[in-house]
Amino acid sequence: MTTAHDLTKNQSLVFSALSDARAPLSAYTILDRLREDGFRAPLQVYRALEKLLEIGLVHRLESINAFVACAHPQCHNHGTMAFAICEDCGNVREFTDDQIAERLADWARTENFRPHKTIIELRGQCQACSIGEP
Amino acid sequence: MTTAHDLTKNQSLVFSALSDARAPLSAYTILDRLREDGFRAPLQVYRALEKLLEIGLVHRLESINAFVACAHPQCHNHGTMAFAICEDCGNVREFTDDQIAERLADWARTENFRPHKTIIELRGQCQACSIGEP
DNA sequence: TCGCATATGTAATGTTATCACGAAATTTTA
DNA sequence: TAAAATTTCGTGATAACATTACATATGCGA
Repeated sequence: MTTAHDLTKNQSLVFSALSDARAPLSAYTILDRLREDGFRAPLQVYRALEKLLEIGLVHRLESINAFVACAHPQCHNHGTMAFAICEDCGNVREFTDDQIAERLADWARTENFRPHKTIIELRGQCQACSIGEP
Repeated sequence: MTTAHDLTKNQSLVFSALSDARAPLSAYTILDRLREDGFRAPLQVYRALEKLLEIGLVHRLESINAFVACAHPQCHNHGTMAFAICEDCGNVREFTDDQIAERLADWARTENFRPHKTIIELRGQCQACSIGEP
């Protein structure tokens, strides 16, 4: 018997690196941060990420080739998530919107498109970074 | 006096390559297809793409690092576009949904986030490719 | 024609991601 | 528990995507 998801050592290390970060990390940045933990090659990171993405503990931000720990790791929601990415400070806000998800699902149904994954990303400037820039 | 946008030679070549393709092309695929037109280096493609994206004649599909000619080049809509990308045949459907755009704008307003660009991409299987796979 | 902005050519380099192969660890099954 | 199957891991090489730096050319207004 185990908990919902037993992470291996590498998976735990990668997840911790992402949880500790205040902004998304690229795979190679993760690699650099885990060198002293014995990481030597990109594949060690990518393999761990693959699993973490599958579990839902981590999200990939497609528009910046980077990864973040899920903001709601308890209820690892495999539904449609949206991300607001600040291009100044790198901060990311994760949110959901059922109406948007439904509307996309409606479109897909009507067009007989079977979505496997939905990507919604807002690139812009967060509140903190827009202060003083009217 | 000129038309709305005079494209340079390189820009025209890149745009033609994308218009002729039945699926999105990567920058390096474009490069390969334009070798006999004198293209030698990635930057020639990337520079042309940069301009075409700015004008709105081309879209970048963030989740697959590829580019498509805009489906509505007349009214080059700089608003929020959505793309449904078939992972089997590569075909892409471009569409808009005002309600989704509004809802995202509402979220941004509420959170004081200033979006510069919005990415919506559905990855999945198109109707044609799902026939015979119940 | 001069000066400036834009466009181009090219090499080198930086960044992101995967392949191929074998070894080690873990789980399953008998 | 031992053998078999599965999953994970280590490592080097390579592929795929994108930018920097610098030199040259081209068009256009003063």
